[in-house]
Order: sequence, then structure tokens, then C-alpha cells
Amino acid sequence: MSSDMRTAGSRLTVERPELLEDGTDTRFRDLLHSIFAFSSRLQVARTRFGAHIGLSPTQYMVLIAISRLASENAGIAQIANWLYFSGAFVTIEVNKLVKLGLAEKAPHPVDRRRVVLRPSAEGERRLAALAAFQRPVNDALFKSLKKDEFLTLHRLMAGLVADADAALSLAEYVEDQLKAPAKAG
Amino acid sequence: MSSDMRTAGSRLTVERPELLEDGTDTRFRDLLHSIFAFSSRLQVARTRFGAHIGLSPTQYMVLIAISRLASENAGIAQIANWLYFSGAFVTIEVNKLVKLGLAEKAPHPVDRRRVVLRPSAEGERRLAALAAFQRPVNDALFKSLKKDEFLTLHRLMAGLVADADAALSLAEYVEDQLKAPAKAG
DNA sequence: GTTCTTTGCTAATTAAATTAGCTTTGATAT
DNA sequence: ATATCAAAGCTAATTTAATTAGCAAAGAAC
Repeated sequence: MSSDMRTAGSRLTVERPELLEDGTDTRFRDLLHSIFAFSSRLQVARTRFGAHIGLSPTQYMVLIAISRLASENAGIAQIANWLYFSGAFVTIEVNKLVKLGLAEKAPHPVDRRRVVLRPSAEGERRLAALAAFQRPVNDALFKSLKKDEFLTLHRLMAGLVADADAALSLAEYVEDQLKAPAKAG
Repeated sequence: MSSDMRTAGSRLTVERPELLEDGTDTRFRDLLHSIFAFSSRLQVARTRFGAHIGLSPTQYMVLIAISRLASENAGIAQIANWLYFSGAFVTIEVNKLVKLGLAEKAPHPVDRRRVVLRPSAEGERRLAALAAFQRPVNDALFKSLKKDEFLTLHRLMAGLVADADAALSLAEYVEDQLKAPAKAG
């Protein structure tokens, strides 16, 4: 019972023993903060990359995504899914890129609802020109990684993305469970 | 010379051999995407955590930061620095928390410009109540991590934050260098 | 004491991103 | 065939997040 009570009233934000240290979640919280801190700084880097070719960070990301997914005839929905944005937002941003002459829309060969997105020649040119600026910055962003750490980080992050999708589905369920008090276990 | 030309015209977004694979930056780009994808999902989780205690994701983060840094008598500037937000924005969000009765401002004992931030009793209570919801979600978010991977990830991310600070200073310098064409090497 | 810097605040603005609702097209199930 | 349902993309309206610029008060440096 004391164990139950401690669990129920715990301030711990995580429970798996793998993520605890001396019974505290200090390191876990620190990890979360590091991830947030690094992402914030990556966002600044993206802002500079975009600015370098006259784009907002978001437009820059959308253009990259179009380029990345062009080989699979991606439309608005695929870009939205890839970037975790709403479709409506992607529509707006893609249209800006089209107006700027950096991306092109073509009708999908078989599905007439869809649109096929491609970078324009000028869009490609800008991204290529940007690379010279990105290279030293990206090298520096990940300077402390050795080769094997780079591979490890990639593997871990890819796993976490999958975990996160499951976790967010779980979150909805858990919220309901917590509302429906207890006994019904 | 052919090597120089290839370098100059390369589309590679990274140059360090540790970050390349078969001469391509494919895995590197994939890593960037994974980091972005995971952060986006963490942001959704924060949104849910905040909503659970009636706060926006940002207010939730500010409250956490106040709690985290309370022991060092942190003021607006320290919170801003910790969260990588502007001071003005932190002022606004902290004032909302104060109005909600979740945080308190006291004058700094020796520096009368400064303000000392603390979570209120009610603020503490809400964060404690939230933990029960966070625990299963956080466990799930990092479900695929084994203990040693958790430690490794923490170590790598902490290193990357330091790298990123250096990289962003570099970025400014590089931008100037690229504008001043070439010969002057 | 004068200059420089830091702290926090206010005001105004901008940019990011969403939700809701609509139209067209396509898929499903009679 | 045709009625129903789902998916793709667009528009409009709104919301939220977050910034920059400029200020006043306090402290630090010289």
C-alpha cells in the first residue's frame, strides 16, 4: 500500500526503470530539455538557410520536402504528412512557392483530385546554391559526433519517431482512463 | 581541380566524412528529418500536457522552467535563456501565469531590477497532478530505448546543444565569407 | 559622476499554423 | 447505375506564438 501510494502521488514524469536513475527522473528531464534546446537551435539554422535564398523557414522546409518526395509524385497531403503540418497550411505555403516560381504543380496522371509537386528549375538552382552555405554549418552542428555515434543517433531517433506515434495515440486513451476514476480496474 | 570543382558545385549539405555514406548525405538528411519529426510530436505531447492543467504548451513550458530554475533564484532573463525565447515573450507568459495564480514574483534580494520567480503552491499542485498523466505517455514516447541507449542519447544530445551554439556563431561568419567572393584566400 | 550594460516591461507587429466548411473526384457497397 | 462515404485540395477566418523596438530603472565599469 505504501508503494501504491507513493506511485499514485509521485511527481515522477516517467516510470520505466530504464529511464530512472537513483529513483529520480532528473536525467530524463534533462534529456527532454536537450532535445528541445537542440531543436530550437536547428530552427534558427533553418531560418538562416531559408533567409539565404529568400524564404521563410517554413517555405524552405516545404521546398526541401517537395524535392525529397518528388520521386514519389507527392501532392499536398504527402508533404503535409511528411512535415506534420495541416494540409491547409501546406496548400498556402506551396502556393507561395509556386508564385515565387520555385515549385510547380501538375495534375496527377490518374487521380484528378490530386496535384503533383516538383521543384522548378529555379527552385533546384536555389537549393543547390544554398548547399555551399549549409555544409560548414551542418558540419559544425554535428561536430561532436563520431561516425558510430552518427549511426547510433540516427537509429535511435528513427525508433523514437515510431514510439511517439504510438505514445500520442495512447495519450488520448489515458486521458479518458484518468477521468473515469479508479475502481473499474 | 576536378575535385575542387566538384566540391564547389556539390549539393551535399554536409562535408565531414563521418556524416557521409557512400559519398551521399542521404542518411544525414534522414537524421535531420527524424529529429524534426520527433520534436514535432513532442510538441503535440506538450500541448496535451498543458491542456490537461489548463495551459497553452508555452505556458506549460514556462511553468516547468520556473520550477526547474527556482533553486537558483531565476528571473525573466534566466527563463528566457533556458527556453531560448525572447525576454519580452517570457515577461508576457509569466505574467499570465501570475494572473492565473500559478507562479509568483518576488523582488530579488540584492538586485532591485530583477525579479525572482517561483511556482505558487497551486502551480506545484497542478504539476504534481499532471505527473500521473505524463508518466505513461513519457514511458511510451521513449519506449524503444534501453537503459544504455538512454544514457547514450542524453550524452549525444547534450554535446549537440554545445555544437549548435558554436555552429550558429559560425553561420554568421560564413555568410559574410561567401559574400566576399573568393580570391582573398 | 558619466557612460555602458542589464533587467524587465509595453506596444505594435508579424509570422505560423489551425479549424471549419466547401467542391470535386474517387472508392464502396449495394 | 446510384447512393453513400471518404479523400484531395482550396478558401476564409481566426488564433496563437513570438518577435523587434523602444523605454525606464537599476547596477557596473571606468
